[in-house]
Amino acid sequence: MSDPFALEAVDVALTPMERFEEYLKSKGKRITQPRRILIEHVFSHHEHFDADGLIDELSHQSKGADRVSRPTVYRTLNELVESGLLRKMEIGGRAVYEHDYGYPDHDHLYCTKCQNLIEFQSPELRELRDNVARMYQFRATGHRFIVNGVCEECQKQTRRKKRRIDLI
Amino acid sequence: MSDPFALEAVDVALTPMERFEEYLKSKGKRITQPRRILIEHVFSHHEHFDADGLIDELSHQSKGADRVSRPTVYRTLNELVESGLLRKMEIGGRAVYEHDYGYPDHDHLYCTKCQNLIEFQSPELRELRDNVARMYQFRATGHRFIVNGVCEECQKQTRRKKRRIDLI
DNA sequence: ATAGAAATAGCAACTCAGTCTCAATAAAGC
DNA sequence: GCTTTATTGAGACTGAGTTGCTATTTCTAT
Repeated sequence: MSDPFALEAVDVALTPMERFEEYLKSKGKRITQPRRILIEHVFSHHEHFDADGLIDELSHQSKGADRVSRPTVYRTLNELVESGLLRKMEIGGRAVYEHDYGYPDHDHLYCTKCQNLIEFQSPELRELRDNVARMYQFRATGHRFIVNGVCEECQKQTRRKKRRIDLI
Repeated sequence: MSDPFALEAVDVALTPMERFEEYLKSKGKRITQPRRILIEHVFSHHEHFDADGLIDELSHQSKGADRVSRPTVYRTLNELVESGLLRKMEIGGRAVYEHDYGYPDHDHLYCTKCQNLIEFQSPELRELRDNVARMYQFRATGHRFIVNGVCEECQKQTRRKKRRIDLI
């Protein structure tokens, strides 16, 4: 394992597909081909993603049996969020999704240069949140904590550029 | 003072209008009537607000000399954010603004029932943020922390409703 | 297996926040 | 005051996301 900070997956009894089927049944919804395709696709990678990427891969490029239309991509994403399989967050006015099911709670560092999201865990944050909530008699159900800044990689690049300029 | 948690304003040398004029001059921009109207309006209240409200008050309702068009509202809001007078945040896919100049750093509790934003200050949060950033060699420039949940008021209402139902 | 009821997919049209173009207007400097 | 140049406002446009509608698919009960 190369990344010492990488988050460990949480053990879960059911596969995402199975969990989704359970959710659908509980809501009287149907296990359809497009829903299957989408969830399969989404849980085959582990990166953050947005609706646009899915639409491109599943709606524009794809032709034939594994095609999913734009509205269905959006509709299914909402269902996946509702079922607790995905987590949705807004960054710069656009929705970004990540796996929630089988993945531990975490927050993000957002690099404004390369747009990358770095995950981190902080039990103290949760504690702090609950303390503040208690103080205000607020019943906290969740939170969104995003630290903006510049990641290590991008800092290096900026410094290199600066040095180059200095030489002129 | 009725609210024991209300945030104190920070003393500042210049009025928002003066600070904005300084910013405009530094950018070779002009101090125009619409910009004056907008900033005057924005800093006469202290609540959180969105572009839509301003457009309604300054563009739709208002007729005559104190009218500001939709594009100008958006353009000026961006300038006010850039100049550090306003702070912008995204909640539920829409932009919400609040005073930044002359106002202390703080974060928010967001009531998903009544949509109200409750402000709070937490020096520890800032510390925690900087610690995490250091751990990842990340140069933090800011953050957004929003705790979702239900505020005290809305909890009372829910309980009341429940009790009423119990009686049937 | 199969028919029938009900949910769903896909299409196209729509909404909504925000942006852009461009001609007309208003600041700023002289 | 006059000229230069930024800015305004009107309306068209964009892009993300949603909706109405009909044809299709899934499910359920035979």
